[in-house]
Order: sequence, then structure tokens, then C-alpha cells
Amino acid sequence: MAASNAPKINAPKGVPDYSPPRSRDFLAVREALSSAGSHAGYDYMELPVFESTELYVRGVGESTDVVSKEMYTFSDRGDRSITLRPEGTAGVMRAVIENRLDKGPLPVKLWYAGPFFRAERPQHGRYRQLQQVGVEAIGSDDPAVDAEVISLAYFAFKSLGLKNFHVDLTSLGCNDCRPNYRIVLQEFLNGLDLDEETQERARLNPLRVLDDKREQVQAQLEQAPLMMDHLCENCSEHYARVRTYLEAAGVIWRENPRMVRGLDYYTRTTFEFVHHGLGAQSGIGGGGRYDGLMSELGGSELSGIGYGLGVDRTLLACEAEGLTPFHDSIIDLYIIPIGQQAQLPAFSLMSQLRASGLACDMSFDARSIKSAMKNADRSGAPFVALLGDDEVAAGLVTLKSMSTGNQEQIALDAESISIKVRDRNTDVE
RNA sequence: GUGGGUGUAGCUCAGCUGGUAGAGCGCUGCGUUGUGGUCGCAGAUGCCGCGGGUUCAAGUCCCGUCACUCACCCCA
Repeated sequence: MAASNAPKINAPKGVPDYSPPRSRDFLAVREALSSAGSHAGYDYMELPVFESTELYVRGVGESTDVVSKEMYTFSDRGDRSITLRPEGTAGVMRAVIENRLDKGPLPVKLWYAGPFFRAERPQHGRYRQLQQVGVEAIGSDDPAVDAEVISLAYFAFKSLGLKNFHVDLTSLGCNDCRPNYRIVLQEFLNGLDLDEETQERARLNPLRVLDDKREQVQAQLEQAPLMMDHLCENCSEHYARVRTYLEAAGVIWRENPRMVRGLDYYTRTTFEFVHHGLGAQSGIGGGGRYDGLMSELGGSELSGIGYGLGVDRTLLACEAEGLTPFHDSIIDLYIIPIGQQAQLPAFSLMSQLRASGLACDMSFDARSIKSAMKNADRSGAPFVALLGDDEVAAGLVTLKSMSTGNQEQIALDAESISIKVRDRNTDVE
């Protein structure tokens, strides 16, 4: 395996490749997460991966870290400022407004999936291109919708077999009660001994100081006022009903009044799914209500709630719990031609079988039967079809079960092979 | 952006106080003249991340650099 002397090109910093066989697990995880929404009346939304920079500045908030220092922003040929999407909700809102979905039946329930981009320093579970699956339910204040969204994510994770995670839940209040609380909190924070950077954060987004992981900071926050205790009556009532519905759905959550989300648009119900086996980047999904976002972006005065689930991190979580691999073989039948005469009939058989919907592969390069069998074994195919000159002459194939080792000769006919192979439980004799 | 760690075969790694490279797994082939998984045998593959310095001699020491990685920040 002599390497050429041409210089190698590496992937840009912080972008993951998923190569086989792990790529199969990635696919399985993404499928499990997306089916949550698609099986619950959420319709698919296909969205661009880049948008006007303005969308995120206005929608997500200029003071957020995501917008202020983590966006991939560039000018296109027409000198427009374009940004690779760092999150999904703002883009969905833009599309809903642009496609007038907000004028149709409510709530609008959508799901989406794909890559997102943040120019952060990479580490375990934190990538510059990350894959996310999300849902958004727009145009309803019903606390049952909050509970629906949370339980969709909850049971999607459960469906993968995940156990070592929990749901943090809180309410961030609304435009009526949060401003007051914010002032109370800022007054409290001003009295603390904080470094300059943290003081700045206290000024811009005081809620986020509550989430500081450093001990010298946390120690000072024990007596900090909490949003929970300052919710207005509407928010308090709403939050109580969300919890009642969650209980009805069988979701187990943990109240975390200090939980904070990094995006400015969140109001009222917010939640985060935290896995315990991932190290520092432990959030595998999160979301919440965003009651002012739509109008902020020039649309109707509609409230909404949604989540984003991290496919990359969920895969890591599954691996941490020893749940992978999820996949079976990607093929049902492996065909081995023996000798020159059999090459063409084998290829022809494979083409017919594929056309009939059977997943199959064959041995190429006229390998020895021994090495072809080895490859067949590694492919994981439950059956192997051996096609030698004798068989071709007699119009037969030898069909072998790889699990039992038994084999029999059957007619060299796509239909009968297909029937035999599709029922993986039948053995050959 | 700030700190720590690591860079030796495809992968995981060993190489002590400096003397021009090793293991396991994997891979290829053979043991079967038409048959895999087990077992046995044989074999291939390394600019020891890159550049410079010290030295008779550097994978091993020093400096720089790049990459990866973990953590802070932030978040999926």
C-alpha cells in the first residue's frame, strides 16, 4: 500500500466523518430521532443551510455567544451577508412566514433535520458541523403542546435504549414577568465578587451567570433569586399545567430553576436533555417556547415551541451506554461467481434481484472462492449464492445459509431466489 | 478566545537512563482440487507529525511549528 507523494488533504478543523460501520449507527440514530416527529403529525420541512445573517442577528439575538462569535459568516457574490445556519428555529420561522403557513390551520407542526455550523473550539461531542433533528409547533399556547414536544424527544431517546440521561425543566417567564426578575437578579449579581468577563455577562444576559460551572462563582449564587419565584400568574399556571401533562405522558423530569439556554428567544417552558456519560458536552437535546420570535421576524403574533436534538451527541451517548451497533447487514444476499463462465450470469442475476428490491452484492475481481466467501462472511449477508459453471449449465444456483452452513441447489431464477432469501427464517436443506 | 495532554504500522499501543523500530488486532496468501466463521503457517505496510538544534550517534534530549485531544467559555 505505497502512498503517493501528493500531499494529503485533511478535513477542516472540527468536522466529523462517519465511516462504515459507524455510519450505519449514525443513520439509525438519526432515523430514530426523526421518526418521533414524523409519527406525531409533524410534517417535513426542507430548509436551506444558509440564510441572511440578519435572520440570526434579529432572531437569535446579538448578545448571544452563538451570534456574536460562533457564526460562519461571509459575503456572497452580490455582497450580501450570508451565514451558515447555527441553529434551526429561526430558519423555520422565516420559512413559515415566507410560505404563509402561519395563515393556514394551527398549530403548524413541522420537523427538520440536517447540518448546523458553529465556529467553536472543537472537543468531545462538540463539532463545527453538527447534525440536528428538530420539531417546531407554531401557533398554540396549550401547555399540552409543550408536554407533547418534550415527550416526543423523551421517548425518542428511550426508543434507542438510552437510560443514563435526565430532563431538566424550568420556566423562563414571559415579557411581563421576566424584565422585573432580571432587575432583581442584576441587583443581586452586582453585589458579588465576579471577574470582569462575568460582570459583563451579568449586564448583557444575567440569567446565564446562574449556569456558571466554576465553584467560586456557584458558591456565591446559593442565595440568588430564581425566575421560578418571580413568575407571573399566567406563567405559573401554564408551567403547572405543563407538568401535569408531562406526568400524564409518563415523562420523568427534574426541575432545574438554574437552567439557562443560550438563545435569547426562549420564554416560559424550557428544557434540556442531559446525558451522564459524555463528559463536558452533555446536552443531547434541548428546546423551549419562543413566544415573541415570530413577530420579531415580521410574522404573525404566534407563539411556538420546539426542540433540537443532537444526532452526533446522541450517537456518542448510545456508544457510551454500549447500545451500538444498531444495524443488521446492509445486504440480504451475496453472490459468488466461480470461474469465467459464471461472471456474466452472476452479474445479470444480481441486477434482476436488485430490481426486485433485494439488497445484494457480489464478489468482484474473480477472487478465489475462499476469499470471496470470506468477504461474504464479513458482509454479514445471511445468504450466499454460489454460481459455477456446473450450475449455469444446469440452470441452478447453490444457495447457502451463512448461519447454519446448510446449502441446496435451487433454480437459477430471480423470483425463486428472492422468495427464499426474503424469508430469513427459512433455512435451506 | 484561554489552559492542559498527546503525536511510533490500517487500529490500539510498547519502546527504560540516546546506539538507525516492535506487539496485539486487522489485512493478504497458504493449509482444500468449488465454500466463510475456529486453528496453524507465511507475508506486506512505518520520511517514529513537520522544521531546526545538541551529539560520533536522536523515536528517545532541547526549541519551534502543525495536527489531534480534553477542559474552560458556550452549546446539540
